[in-house]
Amino acid sequence: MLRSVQRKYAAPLKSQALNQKLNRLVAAARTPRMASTSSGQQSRSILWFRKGLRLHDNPALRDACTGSAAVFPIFIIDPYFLQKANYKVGVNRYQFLLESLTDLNSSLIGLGSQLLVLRGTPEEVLPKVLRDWGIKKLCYEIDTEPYAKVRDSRVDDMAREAGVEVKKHWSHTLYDTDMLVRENKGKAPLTMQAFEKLVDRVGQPLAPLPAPTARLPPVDVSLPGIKDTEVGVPTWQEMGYKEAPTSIFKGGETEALKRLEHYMKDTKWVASFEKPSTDPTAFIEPATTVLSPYLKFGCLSARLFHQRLLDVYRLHPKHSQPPMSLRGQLLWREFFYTLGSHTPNFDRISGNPICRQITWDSNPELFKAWRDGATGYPWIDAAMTQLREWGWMHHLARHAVACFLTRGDLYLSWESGKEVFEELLIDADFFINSANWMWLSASAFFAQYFRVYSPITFGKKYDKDGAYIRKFLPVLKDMPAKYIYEPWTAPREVQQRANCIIGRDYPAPIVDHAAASKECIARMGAAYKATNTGGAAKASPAKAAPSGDASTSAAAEAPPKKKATGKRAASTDQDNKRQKTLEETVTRKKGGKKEAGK
DNA sequence: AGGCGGTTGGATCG
DNA sequence: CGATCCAACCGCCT
Repeated sequence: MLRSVQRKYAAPLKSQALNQKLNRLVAAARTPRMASTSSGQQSRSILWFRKGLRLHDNPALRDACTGSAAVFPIFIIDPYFLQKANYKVGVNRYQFLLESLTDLNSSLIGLGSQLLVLRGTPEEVLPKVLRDWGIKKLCYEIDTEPYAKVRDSRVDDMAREAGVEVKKHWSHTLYDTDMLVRENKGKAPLTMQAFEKLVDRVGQPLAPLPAPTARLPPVDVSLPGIKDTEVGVPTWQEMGYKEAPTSIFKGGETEALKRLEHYMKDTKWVASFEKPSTDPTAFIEPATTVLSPYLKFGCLSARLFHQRLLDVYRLHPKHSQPPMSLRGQLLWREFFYTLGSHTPNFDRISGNPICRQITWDSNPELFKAWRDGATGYPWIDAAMTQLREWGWMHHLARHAVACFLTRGDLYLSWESGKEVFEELLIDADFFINSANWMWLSASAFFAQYFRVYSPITFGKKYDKDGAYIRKFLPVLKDMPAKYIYEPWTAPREVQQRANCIIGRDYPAPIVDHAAASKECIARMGAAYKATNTGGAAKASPAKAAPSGDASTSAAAEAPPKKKATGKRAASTDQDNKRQKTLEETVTRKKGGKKEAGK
C-alpha cells in the first residue's frame, strides 16, 4: 500500500499538452455562434432543467440564451419519480429537490428570468409548450440513466417532428462518458486502476463555465400556462408526502457553493484527505464534505469541484492521490457513471453482466429489522436511523450496514438494500448506489468476501463511548459505554438503571454475528465456486460442495433464478418501543472535521 | 502460470 | 501502532 502510494505521488497529473488540445477542441465545438443573429430576435428557446440545477457551469443555459429573444427555463415534475412501486423517492430527497428548485428560481429571478415548474410527464408537457410558446430550440443537459435515455429519445423525436432544434450538453460528469468508452476501444473499464489510466490518457476535464452575470432573455409571461399560480415550486405536502422532511441538509446551488468553499478553505485538510481514514461516527460535523447530494442533483458542478481541488493541490504538491483523495472520489463517481451507463441492468442481479449471480436468501422479518434499524446491533441501527432521519450517512457506515445485510450476516439480496438506500438517501444516485451495493455484497469489483465488518467492533474503533449511538438511538443514551455496542451483555440491573431493557425497550440481536458471519463466508465461498457473473458462462460449475466442515447445509448454490429460503440463526422477538426523536435539540460535544490520518 | 494489488476487516501479538 | 495470521477472492499484468 505504502509503496503504491509513493509510486502514485511520483506520477502527478500528466499530459498537459494533450489536455489543453482536447480542451480547446471541445470548447471550440460548443462555443455558441453568437454572431449569427439571423434566426435571432424572434427565436424562443426552452432550457429544460432535470439534474444540473445550477447556473454555474451550465452549457445548456448558455446555449439557450444564445441568439434567443426569450428563454423559458422549465422543470417538469415527473410523476415517474413519485410512483411508489417504481422508483421511490423519500420525503427528504424530494424536499432537497424542491429546495434546489426554489434556490434556482431565486437566482433566475435575480437575472430577470424565472423558473417555470410544470406538471405532468415530459412526453405530454413538452410537445404542448413547444407548440404553445413557439419554441425553436430545446436545450438540456445529457443524462445517461436508463430512464432518462428512453425519456429523452422520445422527447427528441417529438421535438424533431415539431421542427424544434434539440441541443444536448455534457455537464453532469467530468467527461463525456461515451467519449471515455470510445477512447477505451469501446469497452468501459472494470477496475478503478484501468479507469484512472484512461482518464490520465484523455487529459483534464473541461474548465467549468462561469455563471452568467448579465440579465437573461426574459420569460414571456403573456403566453398560455405561465401564470404564477401554475408554475410555482410546490411544497412536499402538495407532492403528497404525509411525513415532514427531517434532513439537516438543505438543497440548492447557493448552499452547494457555500459548502464547497467552506471545505476548500482548509487546504491542508483537502490535500491530506484520504477517504478510508475518515470517521463514520462523526456527526457534529461529518468527516467528509457531504457534497454528494449537491453533485447528484447538479447543484454543484463536478468540474468546478475538480478544478477547485486542482487549485488546492497546486499549493500542496504532496497531496493525497486517487483513489483515496478527494479528487479520487470524483473519479469513483465518474468510473461508476461510465461503467454503469454502458452496462445493461446495472441496478439488478438478473441480466447484469458484471454482477455475480448469487442466490441470496429471502427473509422478510430479517429484512424489515435491518431496514427499520431494529437488528439489535446499536451501531447498525444507529446508522440506519441516521439514514432515515438525515438522508445521509458516512460512506463507511453504508459499508457496515450493507455488509451486514448481505454477505456479512443476513445473506439477503443487495437489490432490496439498494432500494432502501434509493428511497432514503438524499444523494441516492442510480449508478453509484448500484455499484456500491455490488461492491459491498462482493457481487462485483470486490472479491475478498472473508473481510467482514463487525457490527460491534467497527464503530467502536472510532467512537469508544458510543456518542453516535446515543445521538441516533436515544433509548440507549444512558447505557454505560462498556455495553453500548453490545447492550444484551449488560447485566439486568445495568439495563434497569439505563432504563433500557433488552427485548423490551431495544431489540435483542437478530443474529449471532460470530456464527452468522462464519456461515456467510462459507456460503460465499460456495457461491463463488458455483456461480459466475451474469455475462459469459465461465467453465464448468466445478464442485459446489463446501470445502471444510458442514458449517451450512445450504452451502451449495443453486443455479441462478432459483430461490433458496434458508433462514438464519434464531431470530429473537423484536418489540422495539424506542421512540424516534426526529427533532434533536442542539447537538453537543465532540466532532469537528477530523484530519485524515495516514 | 504465477505474482501482485486491491480506497476502507478483525483478532492477536509484540 | 505495526506486523501477522485468518483463509484465500478476483482481475490484471508479465
